[in-house]
Amino acid sequence: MSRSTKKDMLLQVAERLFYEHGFRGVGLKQIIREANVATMTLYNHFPSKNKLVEEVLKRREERYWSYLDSYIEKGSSSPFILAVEAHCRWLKEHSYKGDMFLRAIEDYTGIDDEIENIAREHKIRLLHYFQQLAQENWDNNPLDLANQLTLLLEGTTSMTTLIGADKAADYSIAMAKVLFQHTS
Amino acid sequence: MSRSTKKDMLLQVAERLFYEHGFRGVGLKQIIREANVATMTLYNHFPSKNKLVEEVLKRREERYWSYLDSYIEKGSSSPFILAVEAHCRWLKEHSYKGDMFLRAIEDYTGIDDEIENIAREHKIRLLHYFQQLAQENWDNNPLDLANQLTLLLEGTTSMTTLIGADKAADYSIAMAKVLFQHTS
DNA sequence: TTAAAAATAGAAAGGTCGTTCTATACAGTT
DNA sequence: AACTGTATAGAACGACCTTTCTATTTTTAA
Repeated sequence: MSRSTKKDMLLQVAERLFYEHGFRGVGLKQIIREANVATMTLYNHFPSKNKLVEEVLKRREERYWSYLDSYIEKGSSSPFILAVEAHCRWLKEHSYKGDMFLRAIEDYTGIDDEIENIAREHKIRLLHYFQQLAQENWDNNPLDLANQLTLLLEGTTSMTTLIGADKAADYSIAMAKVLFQHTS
Repeated sequence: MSRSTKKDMLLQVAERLFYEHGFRGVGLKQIIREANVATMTLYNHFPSKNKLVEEVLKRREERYWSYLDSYIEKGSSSPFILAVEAHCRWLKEHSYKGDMFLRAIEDYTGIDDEIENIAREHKIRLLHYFQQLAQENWDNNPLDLANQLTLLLEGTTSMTTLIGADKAADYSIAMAKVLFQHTS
């Protein structure tokens, strides 16, 4: 197996385990074992566990981002409804137990600034993206609308833990239609 | 200091630290030090760390519950708006970094069934409470309304981590008014 | 006042953690 | 064929974790 596929395997396994059991709940030993890799191979690619966490977050952000972006671009209905639909589909496919970035903020605030910043900046970028979306659709209060959309999406993610992604998606979309149907 | 106040002190300190740094992020050593208590005093009251976590959750649930309950009872506007207002005030006073019960579910699913159940049952009780609230107000779809309210509240809690409790509360209440103003 | 109960500080046990080290094996390139 | 870079397994390290133990002191109550 080549160098790059081993790094990929490590990132992939780490992301799954971190998401499933939390950053602190997973030891490097487990990651190494499940990725079929030696200890020094991990340390050859990542100087520390925290740097591994950083790269996992960056990779996950990229994936979420392109997912959301492409879904909204090719859709035809209101971009806010599309954003909610895209987020719900993401939840069904990749999340079922809370949000990894929020979790990173909670876990690493006061512990590791770099990780905290990566997670916070992801959320800020999302907010800005929604704000721009609102502006392009001639809404006169883009900041408020973006925050409300974010609140809805965060609520949907949390509800996934409680009632599952399918039901959470149904409620979320229903609420979005009430809240955002006045936008184009 | 009497026996019972020591136990109270332990629970109070543990709740604060667990909430601030997560269950796994806090060691018994820190709890013992900040509660000004000896190791064996803790183990005299709680047979293990996990049992301490359980009692912390039960105590927090009781407090949240009576907070919400009394706020809704004495209010005069729509009970759903009141529920959102009560939850927002709770967030301002006691939470600023996610929800302890959701966190417990994430952390202890597959690890400690008792803790997971306590946290899940709290959420279920809340849902039932909202459902009953909807029924009493002659709503024809109490389950849906309860779930949507819960989604809104969970979203508000998450947003607190991102933009603070005050702004999250503003958006939450604004959304609640759009969503639930049709109820009595 | 005296005996039982509870709290104390601190060490120790036994485990896991992240990280480093060692010594060996295997790949590709020249 | 020899060199270079990388992967390997696994031991070792020091730190920290939860839990237990010990031996001493303080509190409580008859």
